[in-house]
Amino acid sequence: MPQLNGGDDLGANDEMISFKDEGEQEEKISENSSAERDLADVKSSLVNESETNQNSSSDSEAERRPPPRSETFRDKTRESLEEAAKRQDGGLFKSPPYPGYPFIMIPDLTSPYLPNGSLSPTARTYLQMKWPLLDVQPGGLQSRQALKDARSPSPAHIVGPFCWEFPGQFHLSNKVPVVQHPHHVHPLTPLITYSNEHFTPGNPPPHLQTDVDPKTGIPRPPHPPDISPYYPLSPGTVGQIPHPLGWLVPQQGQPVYPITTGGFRHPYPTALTVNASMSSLLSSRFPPHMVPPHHSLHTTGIPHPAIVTPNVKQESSHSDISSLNSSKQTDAKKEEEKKKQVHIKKPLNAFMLYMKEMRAKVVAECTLKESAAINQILGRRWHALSREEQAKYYELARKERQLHMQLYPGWSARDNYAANQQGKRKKRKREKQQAESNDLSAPKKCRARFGLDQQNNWCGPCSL
DNA sequence: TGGCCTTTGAAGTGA
DNA sequence: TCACTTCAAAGGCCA
Repeated sequence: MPQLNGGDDLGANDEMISFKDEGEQEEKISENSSAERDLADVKSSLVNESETNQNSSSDSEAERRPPPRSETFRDKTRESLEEAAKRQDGGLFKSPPYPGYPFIMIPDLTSPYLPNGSLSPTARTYLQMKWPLLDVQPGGLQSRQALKDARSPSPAHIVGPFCWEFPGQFHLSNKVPVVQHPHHVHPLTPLITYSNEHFTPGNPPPHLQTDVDPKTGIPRPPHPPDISPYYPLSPGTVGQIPHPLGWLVPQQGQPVYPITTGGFRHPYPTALTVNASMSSLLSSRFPPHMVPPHHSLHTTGIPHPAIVTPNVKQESSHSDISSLNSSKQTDAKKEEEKKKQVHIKKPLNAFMLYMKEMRAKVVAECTLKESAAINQILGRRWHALSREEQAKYYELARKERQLHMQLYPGWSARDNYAANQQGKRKKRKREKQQAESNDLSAPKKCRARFGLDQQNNWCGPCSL
């Protein structure tokens, strides 16, 4: 876990990985930029690599763990280079090449706006570094620069590692404007912006109220009426990659995630005024599962994305009408239905936040959509991140947990355990894994127990 | 249509 | 305290 100034608890320290020095990364760049493999090869390589990693799990694990800093970087670099050359991926992943990421800038973003509504220079710098497609220029999003940026490839030094895994599928030039499904918006994005600690209440700057169609260049209404206000991101926001820092730039993010005026009575920042309502929310110390279904809408009119009310379950409420007339309806059933109707999700951890932010890039770079493959890539990229980069996400995750705790004081992760039928699924999966592990481990057991000399004592599976 | 896959991390559970 | 399990997101795939 990264230790930030102040020694804040962000997570397990031993979870931080050792990061390669930049010399190695540059080596990898030149090495990988010339590599050309098609998607099928890469997919198979992912599998092979995973197998390789399993075989050398101890090595990779040791590599992940931060070694004593006393170890000379040169030695480690040489070793890492040799190892990378051996590995199938050839060190395809590297940390995003913005070395020395100014994590120290993050606290500045807690108040990223100047009195005139524009971003502070520091926040602007940070946001541009992190989100080159996000127009954080003083002119606002309505400037055409945003479109220009969205249409042109993002600078490699800003965007980070391209998809070296899929160089043949690299279409970043016109695919960076990834259509991010509305639910890519972080569930806690509006949730977190409820905090007055981060933002001053008030409406967003007027220049942020409109969006421009990237194809036509015609300004669009903030939100199409057919888009559910539940996820205030319009599909038309092509090129606007949502990111977990959305809560840091709520006002700026509004044109990025257009909000229907019909759907929301107040824009996000005004939700900060919610402290009154939120205080009642908190003071009531409601058990999360006791929240009535419509309470997924915040009192500001903003639906709370952390509270999931599946349509199916909403439909079940219609059946409640008839069921209410039924004498069979018991209080226990009502409680049970309420629990089903409201599902407060877990706050995202650092890696999940990272995935949310980077997924669109990987999808754009690799033209891959399979999440399993994408997640493998993201997992490796995550390990390639520097401490500072990871620390940023650990800090975000920590803030999310804090806010989640504030919003749902009585909530526990246990509430979601087997809240749906996934419990059965997991159970089946676990049983399957156990069965597999038994098959694999049995030979080891017999071999360890009896040795090679006494194979006649081995059990059946071990003898195979 | 629901479960699986795949990743990491936080948190819960049981011994 | 430790090992293990579950669940967060995501979307294609498959039975």
